[in-house]
Amino acid sequence: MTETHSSPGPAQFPVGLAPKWEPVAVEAALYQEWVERGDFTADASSDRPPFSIVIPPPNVTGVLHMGHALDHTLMDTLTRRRRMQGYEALWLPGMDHAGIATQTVVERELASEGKSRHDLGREEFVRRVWQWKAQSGGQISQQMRRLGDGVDWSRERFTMDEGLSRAVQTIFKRLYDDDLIYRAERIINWCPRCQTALSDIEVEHSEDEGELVSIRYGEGDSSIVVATTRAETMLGDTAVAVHPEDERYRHLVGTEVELPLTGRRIPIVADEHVDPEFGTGAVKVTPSHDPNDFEIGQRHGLPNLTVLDERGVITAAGPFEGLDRFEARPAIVAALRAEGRIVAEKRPYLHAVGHCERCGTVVEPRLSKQWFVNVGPLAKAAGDAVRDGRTRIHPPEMAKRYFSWVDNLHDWCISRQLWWGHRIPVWYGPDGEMRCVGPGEEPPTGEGWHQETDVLDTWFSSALWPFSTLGWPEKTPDLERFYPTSVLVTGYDILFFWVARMMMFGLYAMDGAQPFNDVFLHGLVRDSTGKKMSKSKGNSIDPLEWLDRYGADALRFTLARGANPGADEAVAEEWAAGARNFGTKLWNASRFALMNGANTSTPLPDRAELTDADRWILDRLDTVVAGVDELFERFEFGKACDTLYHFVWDEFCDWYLELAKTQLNGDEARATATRAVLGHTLDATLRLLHPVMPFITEVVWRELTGGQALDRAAWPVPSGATPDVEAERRIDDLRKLVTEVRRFRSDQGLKPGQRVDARLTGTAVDRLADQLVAARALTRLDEPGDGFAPTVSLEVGLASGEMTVEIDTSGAVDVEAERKRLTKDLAAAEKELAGCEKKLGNPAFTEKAPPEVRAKIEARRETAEVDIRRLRERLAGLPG
RNA sequence: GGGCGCAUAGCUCAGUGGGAGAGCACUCGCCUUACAAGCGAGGGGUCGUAGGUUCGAACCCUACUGCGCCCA
Repeated sequence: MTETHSSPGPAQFPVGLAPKWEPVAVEAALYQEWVERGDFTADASSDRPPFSIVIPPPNVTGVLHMGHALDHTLMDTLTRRRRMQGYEALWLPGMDHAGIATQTVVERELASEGKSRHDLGREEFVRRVWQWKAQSGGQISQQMRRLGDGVDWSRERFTMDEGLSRAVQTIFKRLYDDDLIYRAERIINWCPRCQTALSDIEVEHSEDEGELVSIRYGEGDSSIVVATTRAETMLGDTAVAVHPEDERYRHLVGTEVELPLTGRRIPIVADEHVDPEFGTGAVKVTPSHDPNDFEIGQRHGLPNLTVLDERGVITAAGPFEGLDRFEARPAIVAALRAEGRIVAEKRPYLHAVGHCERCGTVVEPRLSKQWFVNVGPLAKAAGDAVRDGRTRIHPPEMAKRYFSWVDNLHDWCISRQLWWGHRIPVWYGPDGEMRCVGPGEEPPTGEGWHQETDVLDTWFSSALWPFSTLGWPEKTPDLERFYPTSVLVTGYDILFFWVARMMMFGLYAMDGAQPFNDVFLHGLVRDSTGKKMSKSKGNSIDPLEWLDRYGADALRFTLARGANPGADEAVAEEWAAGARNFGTKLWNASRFALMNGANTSTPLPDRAELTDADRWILDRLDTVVAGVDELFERFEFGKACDTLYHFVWDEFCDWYLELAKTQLNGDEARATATRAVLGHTLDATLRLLHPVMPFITEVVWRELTGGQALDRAAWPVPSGATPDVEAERRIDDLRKLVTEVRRFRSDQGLKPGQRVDARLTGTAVDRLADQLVAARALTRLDEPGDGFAPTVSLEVGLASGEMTVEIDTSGAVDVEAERKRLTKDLAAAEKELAGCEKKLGNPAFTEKAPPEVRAKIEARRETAEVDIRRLRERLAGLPG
């Protein structure tokens, strides 16, 4: 496939790269090649150290969004790096069955045919869902290929597949037998649209506008006023409650009042839970439709009266029967008003309202029989694993959220009134028996036995993911080898939904072995102004569009470069274009290097035979290799990418390649050495960039090395050479000299391409003798010819000494521009000097500051003094 | 109400005790033989406010203001 980018035929040096890098033309085929060669397939029997990541399973209904793209880029980067480091690296892909979402999709499809799931029946409906999955589900797995995800497709799993279903049944049975799963009648969160129970964390609270209505119950002296935001539930009231210490109502406690509109008489009870400060200090008690009221009801032995059905429709007999809860509310208030019972109304009234996380419908607290996980011991273990440091959470501030959640956890409602999902393996007998059936066991047969109709929360099966995907409950080689997984990478927004639950179940199922050693929680991807992306705001960016326009490497680099631990990241199209430009830069630099014979087959010459520029770039490379490695190790993706970006662009391209040009024009030995340094530096750089930008680096690397698989090549390590600080200083001087001359030329209005004669003098000339050819080339200054007549001059202070550059501009001299420049530089130098002198003149500073700081300030003072003297002389010497 | 976090250039963000940085945007000059998706040069910030600690604070402490998130 590199053929498409290679010009055929033998050449003395490879000259293979096309003039332009066109990612979309190459990516798919290259990815296919990696997969077919088995580069991503882990071998459980190898003797390499294991490294494993399980993917946060995307929904089977899902398509790739920016959050996935970020998450996957980071996981792929970690995995590819470990693979290069010689680990047996497994990144295991898969999807979850997304109970509510998937059922909704298929029901919608049925609705368009005029049918409901009940028309089909359970078995046929489930068959239909599988059919839907085969045809339209899992689009994301194709999109992951476009991103370049190096996952082991041979191990792809789905939460509803046979093995994982067996894992679900196994752990359910085990938890049931350990009394960690139970069935009970409780107030749960009910979504009237999805028609199912939800767990506490599937409810999103928001401050919504509602109304606060004060209603008078009873008559005369014995009447009492209650305030409520849910007037419609008054039909189900079975008491009024006040605080026991509340003097206002003490005389009423124990009496009864008549509940308006119903004629029922209900007691007034005293309960500590009531807040005397809220409203009138008296609250209506509706045990069937409010969790707090339910508890008050339990304490006082009140009856539970259900007045709303599963659709949120009034069931209480009477004029309101059949009204939806939101229609019933004004109707009931109107009826009460007609009776003169409305004492006060506050509208709008802001209060917290729970919404279904999936569909946004207002959640209805509902009394019903559900299945729960008794989380006590599980949550304790999950907290301890992090407290003990067996699992490390990054960034560490997130651990506080984790603890506050697992340490204050309510039992988890796991039953869902859906058809798509793992059906609860419990059978009910004719005489009220209940039997939990484990895998391989025969369910009870006979008259009156039937299976529970509810299925389990999707997160229940997701919580098993790190071990169910590896074959649990069987003791498979994969499980032996890859559990605990090395690191879990996901957004902090699903810390509770998923991470904490995996901890609970992993520790339980695996005899106390944690599911992962590290948890890396990244931020959320936001739009260019930092707002959360959402469909309703219309500010979502489709990563597939960026893949089309800029290629996978650019998308990945954009997201990885913006990933700073603990922070969300904003992205915009310009960012992606910048990343694409970086790829282009790397491509062009590589093309130049290859055209000039860069190679990795020539060994690097001894350092003594290298130039300052060679030693400088190699030393810088060593620093970058060590730095980038360390940054990746600490999940500092953004900084690692930034380091590479600046090394490639600002050092390798802007300076080394330019210096290499003069070296390549030198004698054959110099040219050969330069080709080796170019090749070596490029080689290591490509390896470092490969985990983040796998495609372009692979293509270039093959041209450079003739190798076949950068994804299996070794991760670079520092050479161990002692850095040549003198060479670095001279190169720094060279860079400063060149920049100063360019600045001067720019000020003087000399065109960049215009060659002028110049004479170099000063103490630095001899010390930088080896750099002067390059310096002249980079500044387009020629050796002075006959009749050289300098018209302007420039003095540059360098670490190696001073350099005076006298230039023949052939007449035109812009004195004012130079005066302006010198004045500005002088002001800066004077400010610097003043700052240094202030410090050094302060006895407290000279006594207390560390010697190295003092020495540094003294050196700065000296530099400033020299600069000031030089600048003043120059200014004085200007004509006019 | 409890907890966590953030406030640095026009925008998005690094920087966590000792010379204010990057990317993008902006200005000027360039088709300079790898690259105009580029090259060269440049402008731009009382580091949210007020105190405190320190020889020295963008950085540490306190309060305040504003914003965001999580939980109740």
